[in-house]
Amino acid sequence: MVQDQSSVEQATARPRVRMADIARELGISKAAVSYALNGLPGVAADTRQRVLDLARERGWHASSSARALSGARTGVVGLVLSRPTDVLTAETFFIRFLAGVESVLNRSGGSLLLKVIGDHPELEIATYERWWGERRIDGVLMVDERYRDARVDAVARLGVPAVLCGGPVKAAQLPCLWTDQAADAAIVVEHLARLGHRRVAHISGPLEFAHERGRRRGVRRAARDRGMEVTTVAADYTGPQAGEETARLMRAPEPPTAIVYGNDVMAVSGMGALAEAGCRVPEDVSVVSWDDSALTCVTRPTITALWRDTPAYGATAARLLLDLVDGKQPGPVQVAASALRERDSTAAVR
Amino acid sequence: MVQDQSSVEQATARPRVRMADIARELGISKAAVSYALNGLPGVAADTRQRVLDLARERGWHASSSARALSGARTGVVGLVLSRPTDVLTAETFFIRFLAGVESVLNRSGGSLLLKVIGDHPELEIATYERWWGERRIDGVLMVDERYRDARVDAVARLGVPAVLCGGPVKAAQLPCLWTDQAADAAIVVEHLARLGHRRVAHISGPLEFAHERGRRRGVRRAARDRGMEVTTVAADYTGPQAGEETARLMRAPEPPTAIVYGNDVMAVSGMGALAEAGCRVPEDVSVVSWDDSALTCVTRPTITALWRDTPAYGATAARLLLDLVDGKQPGPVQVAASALRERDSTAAVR
DNA sequence: CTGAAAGCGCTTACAG
DNA sequence: CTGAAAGCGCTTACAG
Repeated sequence: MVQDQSSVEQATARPRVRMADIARELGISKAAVSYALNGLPGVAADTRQRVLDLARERGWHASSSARALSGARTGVVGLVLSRPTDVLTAETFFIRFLAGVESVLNRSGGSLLLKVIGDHPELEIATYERWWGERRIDGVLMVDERYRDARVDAVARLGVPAVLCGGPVKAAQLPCLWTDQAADAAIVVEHLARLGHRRVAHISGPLEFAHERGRRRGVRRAARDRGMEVTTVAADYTGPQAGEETARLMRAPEPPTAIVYGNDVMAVSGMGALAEAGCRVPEDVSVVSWDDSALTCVTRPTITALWRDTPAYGATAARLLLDLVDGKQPGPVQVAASALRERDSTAAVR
Repeated sequence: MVQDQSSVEQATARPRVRMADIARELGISKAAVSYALNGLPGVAADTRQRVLDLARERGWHASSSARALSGARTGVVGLVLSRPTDVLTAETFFIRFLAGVESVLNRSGGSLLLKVIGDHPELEIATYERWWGERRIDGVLMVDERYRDARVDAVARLGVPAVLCGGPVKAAQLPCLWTDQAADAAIVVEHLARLGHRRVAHISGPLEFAHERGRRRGVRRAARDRGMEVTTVAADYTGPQAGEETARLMRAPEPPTAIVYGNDVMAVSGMGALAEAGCRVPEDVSVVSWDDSALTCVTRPTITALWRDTPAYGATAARLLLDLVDGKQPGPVQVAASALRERDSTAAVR
């Protein structure tokens, strides 16, 4: 009985069709078939068409390994995410970034090789080494730039094409996508300054990330320039820590009248902590999230947030990498400016 | 100057080491090297050790394409996500599922080939066909089982090893992971019944998904069994729709005293809509989320939610697929029961 | 236990 | 424009 079912299944699985089969059936050489299928010169137009038609009819697909073995591209781009699962979950950044990367790869017929490792950045370099050593990929996309990021030297040493989502890194001509964190910080701080806030706090993400350092520096400078007091603390992107830090801030003798959170989950959690501390948002404290997402529109009050086109960011990164793999030398690209979405969580100080 | 930098980089990129190099250097045959490196019998223990040592020293990596071309596994598992980006963003399910899949693949040395396509399920089958046709993958993991899912026949026709996260599907011996949605529904409804609720509503996800149908059926039956009134509506997993449906429900002559939401983002959004409608949670309306996540602990009130071990779910799926690829015939696996995390959003009806 | 050899399915100079 | 042939880097029977 079980046998019956399985034989039905196997009967329908067609045998693999190779270029040689098509060549034989058409009475031409394998080379001609290869040229025709790859759109190269070297075949008569009508021959090419007959090849294409038959290949389609037979359901031919190029063997990716045979192709790669003869020196062609693999058409695969590698991406390693090395953050704890709870942070990956909290950060909607990644899935939006992924969607952008994929939109470009889908158009070019490429695919993404993904590895999610825990909080082990050192395994990231090992993964690049293996993937590149096994020639599984054409290049890698690197996210989450770290302070003194070891990956910069590693990809140069390995010779694997790479794009850094971050930077620019001096003394390394690594194609990169950099965001002007100081400008973003100024947008946020200016918004609060206009509302009359003089004491603000910034609960950032971990300072091991280069962009968090840049943001903290930017917030401090922008606040100082406007004569505001600023407190900065770092949290781990998750709700619980953000809640604790918020409670601690509000216990100070002179608590802030506005708090900027490094991402959306921390902002939501912070609002919860504020409610528990008896502070109303925005009447007593204004709240800003450095990340905009589905979340920031869904809470009450809705949350003022810094919006970036993250899918476009991912798409640009993928495009840079494909160019690099194609032998072009893409320079650093500056990411489009962010925009503040003003919602109900920020108001004039009383 | 630019040349200087690039020559430095290129000088450090080592040439590729092949098995033949190792064989030559050690004065043995390529076959012996292959046996040694693959842990097969056919080489003396000391020869094997010398091969392993030299391979490590030289930084040898097997060419994945050469290996695959000679008939071996690719070590790659395929996964296609075909949902709109805003839904992927809203659903933390995917990233937790991914983390579980990866934990197994990392242990087996495998990798994940990922494709994120928009809301185009038909492209999913085309992707399987191409991946399998190109022999890029050993098999696929299928999520988001649909009503009369076309993929079930497609993978059988293609002959690609596949595991369905859903099912079981009668008349197809497809390895699957199935969840007892009726049991989960009973847990949720029983909790509300105990609190004295007699009129409940269920805002589910889209009914094209088999699990959403199962949940709706389960909720209806469990409610009827307990003599409760139940209203069910379907939304699209995103915040805005959930908010609208919530508002509509509360405008009814006899509004529900408890609402069950299909995921966490809808639950949060629903709470916002309830607040705007002047309903207090949990005093006037209790709220339950069918998904537990970082979000449900971070709102005020925190949200009672159905917890499942999603990473374990992903891990089991990956393990089933690896077994299938290995020639075993894994049967259907029933997923461990869910657990209700009781928080502040549910209370006794007044 | 070891070696010589064929084969996987492509690509790509090289002759014609 | 076309064909015969070598090569990519492995695996795996098959002799010894």
